[in-house]
Amino acid sequence: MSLPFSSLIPPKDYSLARDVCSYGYFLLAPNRWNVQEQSLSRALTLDKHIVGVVITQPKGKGTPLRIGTDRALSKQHKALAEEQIRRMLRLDEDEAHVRAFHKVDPRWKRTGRARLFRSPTLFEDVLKTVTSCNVTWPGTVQMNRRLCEVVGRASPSGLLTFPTSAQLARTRPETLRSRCRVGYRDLRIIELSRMFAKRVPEVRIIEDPATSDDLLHETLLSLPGVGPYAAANIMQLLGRYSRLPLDSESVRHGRSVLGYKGSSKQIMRRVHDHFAPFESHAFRSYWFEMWVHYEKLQGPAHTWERDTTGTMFTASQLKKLAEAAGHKPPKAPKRPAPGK
DNA sequence: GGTAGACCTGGACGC
DNA sequence: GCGTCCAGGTCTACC
Repeated sequence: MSLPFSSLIPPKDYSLARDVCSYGYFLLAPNRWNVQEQSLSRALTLDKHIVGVVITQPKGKGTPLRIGTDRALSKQHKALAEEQIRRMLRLDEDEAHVRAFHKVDPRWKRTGRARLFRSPTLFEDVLKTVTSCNVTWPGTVQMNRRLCEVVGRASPSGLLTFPTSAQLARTRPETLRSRCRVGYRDLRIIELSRMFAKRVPEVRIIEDPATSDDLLHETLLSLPGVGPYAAANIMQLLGRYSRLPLDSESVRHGRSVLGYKGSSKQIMRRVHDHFAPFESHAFRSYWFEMWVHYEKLQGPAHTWERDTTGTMFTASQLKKLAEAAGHKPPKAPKRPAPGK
């Protein structure tokens, strides 16, 4: 693709490969991580225009990001695209935030892990979270791929967008169920999409950075298809890291890596208590501990192909790999380092 | 407040 | 290749 391009200056410690391949959503359509080129591509919706983008960091960590596009953009559309890219890559999470996290949990200081990949819009993050509930990871991969193929739009070079709230709000439940294979989530997805398309008061509360964590959590729980796990996960996607989205993976991690014994409920409680001392940084400590474990089993995340390694995270696969590896994560400090 | 059962899809496994 | 079992979080009804 011959593309117009522009540059984006990231924070000095920013590494595209490390910071994109830091959370499972980089493996979900329409995102595509190109392992050979170490680039991220997808299409973005800018008002009613669609543009394909390819993001690279040719000179490595801390150097400018190169943003290639498959069509020329007006100044206004360029600003919209940049806003979405900044959100997706968490470029606004500056070095001071990163230092604060590393002070509380120094295990991640050497590698610089701190930023977690997310979507260009909150709506896409919410939908991706809902499509990850009550389904195994390959099911989530499939649902997102089909949502993009069936309801999303293509850019001039054929890259796909994630459907907008307005597009999904007017999609028939039968289409979502039979062609996108979302199952019983069909009506919940449409209702959520209508709420975002209309920007109902709940959505405005969720988007407001001034909303307290407690009100945010309560409001998220009122959304269709959003329970305790999804609410906590959407909170971390909004940069609120105090709550843990505890799920079956947390139990597996508690059992196989932290060595906890007992019922699922007891293990979830112990995992919660284990990370509670990290307070407003709890999720990142929890997540990177799990992510490092996955990388020990599957290799560095920046080498994962969406259609091969990226679909292998099933319970039985992880169990087999873990049994073969017998891995333990770096030891967590019992209490956060002082000076938070 | 706690719990049981339904909701769907697709992977795993046995035959 | 087919049938069956199971994993997965939310929601509702019920106690």
